[in-house]
Amino acid sequence: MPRKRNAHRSPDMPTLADVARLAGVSEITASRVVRAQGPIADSTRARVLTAIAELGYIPNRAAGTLASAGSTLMSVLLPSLSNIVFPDVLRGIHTALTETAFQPVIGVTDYDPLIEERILVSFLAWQPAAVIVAGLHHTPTARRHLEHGRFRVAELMDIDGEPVDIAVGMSHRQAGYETGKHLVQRGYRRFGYARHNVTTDDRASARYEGLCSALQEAGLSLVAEHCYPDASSTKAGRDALAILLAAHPDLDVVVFPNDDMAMGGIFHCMYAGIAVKEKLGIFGFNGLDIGQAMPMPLSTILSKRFLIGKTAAEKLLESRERPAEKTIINTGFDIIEGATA
Amino acid sequence: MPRKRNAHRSPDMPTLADVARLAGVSEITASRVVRAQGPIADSTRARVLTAIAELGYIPNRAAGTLASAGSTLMSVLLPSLSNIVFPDVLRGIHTALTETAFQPVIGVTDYDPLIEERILVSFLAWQPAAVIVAGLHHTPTARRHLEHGRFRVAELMDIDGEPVDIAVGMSHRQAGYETGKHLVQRGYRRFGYARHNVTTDDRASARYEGLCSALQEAGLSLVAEHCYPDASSTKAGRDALAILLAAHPDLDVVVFPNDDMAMGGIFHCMYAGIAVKEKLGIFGFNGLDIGQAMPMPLSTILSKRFLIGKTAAEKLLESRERPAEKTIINTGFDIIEGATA
DNA sequence: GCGTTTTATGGTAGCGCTGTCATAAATCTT
DNA sequence: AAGATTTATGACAGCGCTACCATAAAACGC
Repeated sequence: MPRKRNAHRSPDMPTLADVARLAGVSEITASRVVRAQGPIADSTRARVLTAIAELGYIPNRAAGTLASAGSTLMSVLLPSLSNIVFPDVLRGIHTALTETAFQPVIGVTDYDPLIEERILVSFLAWQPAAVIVAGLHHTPTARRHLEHGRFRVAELMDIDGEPVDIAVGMSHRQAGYETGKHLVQRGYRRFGYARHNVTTDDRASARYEGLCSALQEAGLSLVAEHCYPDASSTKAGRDALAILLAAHPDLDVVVFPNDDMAMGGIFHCMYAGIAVKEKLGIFGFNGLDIGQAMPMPLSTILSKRFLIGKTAAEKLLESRERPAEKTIINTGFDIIEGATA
Repeated sequence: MPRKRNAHRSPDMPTLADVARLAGVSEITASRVVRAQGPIADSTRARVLTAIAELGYIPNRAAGTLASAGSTLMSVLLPSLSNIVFPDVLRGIHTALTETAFQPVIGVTDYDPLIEERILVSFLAWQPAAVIVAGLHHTPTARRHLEHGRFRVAELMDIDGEPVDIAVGMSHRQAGYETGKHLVQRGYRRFGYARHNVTTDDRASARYEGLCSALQEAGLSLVAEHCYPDASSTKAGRDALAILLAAHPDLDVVVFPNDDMAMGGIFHCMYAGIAVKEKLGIFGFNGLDIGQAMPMPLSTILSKRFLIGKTAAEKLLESRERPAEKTIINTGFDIIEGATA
């Protein structure tokens, strides 16, 4: 016995067939109107549109995806949402997708490639039109999926490496290097570095390496570094600087992996009565608004997060097919001189 | 002539039928193994699992959704991503969904109910298992969709009103009221208020009203207010306070709609050499980490954003059916005395 | 040892939509 | 005016999966 139609679902959910019947056309014609595809007579279109409005028809994307083997979803895999950096990227993506039919599905990997792999696989179950991930480093399985899938791929933030399809970002190694060069040029000699516990943040590591190589070129090296045993935060920066200075009171500049921690460093200086810049330089990374709104704007590097997200999403929408050549887009960075180093 | 199987899709994408064939079972049995549903002999499960691994099978969720009239997607509609507040909520949601089969799809409404409605409709096309929106205020159409849909609904942040299904949040009116009472009690009399341009941020408006009514009860009223003609930011707070004080140098406390702007207020005081708290009290809202990491921690109200998101998602997962009674969960708030008011 | 329940598996018919091909009518050629 | 092209529409199968039965075998009760 055939299953009763609509037995296990909402009885009053209109389908394309209902729309077609009401408009007196075939399903496929109604479908064409919905998708604005193919040649449709104006009068027909109007009738179908009226029927849609009358019934309150909402297309079923699951059915559409199944029938056409392509969804309007864009999978976005970000390492974290705790810091405003990745929401900024997401905002850029969202801006590019507004007015398109695409919708972002987001996942958070906690900087863990294995979690990234797991979420990626569960996202692929939706036949996404595109996948956005952070960084160029993935598990072999994840990389295989990204390479062999029938969808576009953008790898964000970092461009130091070989992308699967598109990479949009900046060279973090170079940013670290420029930081070192800039600070040496400004007369700083005794460098400290305050890191945090995320060992898998490849970008922070690349900046660190870049900084070290700039120091080396100048015949210098890090005098001290401290690893705060917890996630990055303003408090982490504040405490880390206190510990660094307790052991090495003679540092003349401390570089932080990001602005949040650098702000904490400044707060420590305010608390301890240390003259920022004259007595101790403070340098961050990201160029967050709040750092620039301080009475003495934070010296830092502006990363173009919104632009990265927006550019990536726009690039992905250009063509459904993956082109033969890989694309690398360098959004660059700006040194913000600021007043703290 | 029947269409060639897999004609318009990736040829090597294994389906459940392939898995079933390889494992020597029927499709439906393989399906049960994938969904861990129904009684399955251990030996059969093992054979199917082996086949899945061998083929690298990834289930097609579009097909599953279509066949079962229920997806594993959770639609999340947030007003903004520019401020860390909503990413915090999202983080809570994400935490609750980890280890479940559910995935969040996010949309950003820019505090515009019409955009909310538009995105909501496009999300409903995916037959989401649940919808999360911010606030209790929606367009009539959106409200109708939320009420009549076959999915759970959580309205976040605010509990001053009648929810569709579940509301999780706090009373912003009361938070504003308590702010006023607290500050009056501490001896402040000449109140200023610095708002920003988002007129549709109902929560900020509710806090404003609560504050005013507390002042009224004490026989006071706002001496001055300034509306910064742009979105909320630290710079907005800094500039707004400068303008307020230029016109009303005799204010003894200024309340800000959020911590970001309040931080800006403090930065202005630092710049202008105004003794915070003694000369001018500063009060925010949200209880962001950065405000608490300052040498003088910001006086503010802690909103429990992560908890709101997490609680809502957990509650939504409890049952697929919408219960008869509506649920309102008050996550409350804490006054952080701080050192700035 | 004979019904009764439980456990394990399968057959089949869609879910709602769109790709493919076919066809009819309108428009354009020459 | 006959053919060639373009425009507008439809028939139909099938995308990959799961709900709904049905059935067979095993376990249980007394």
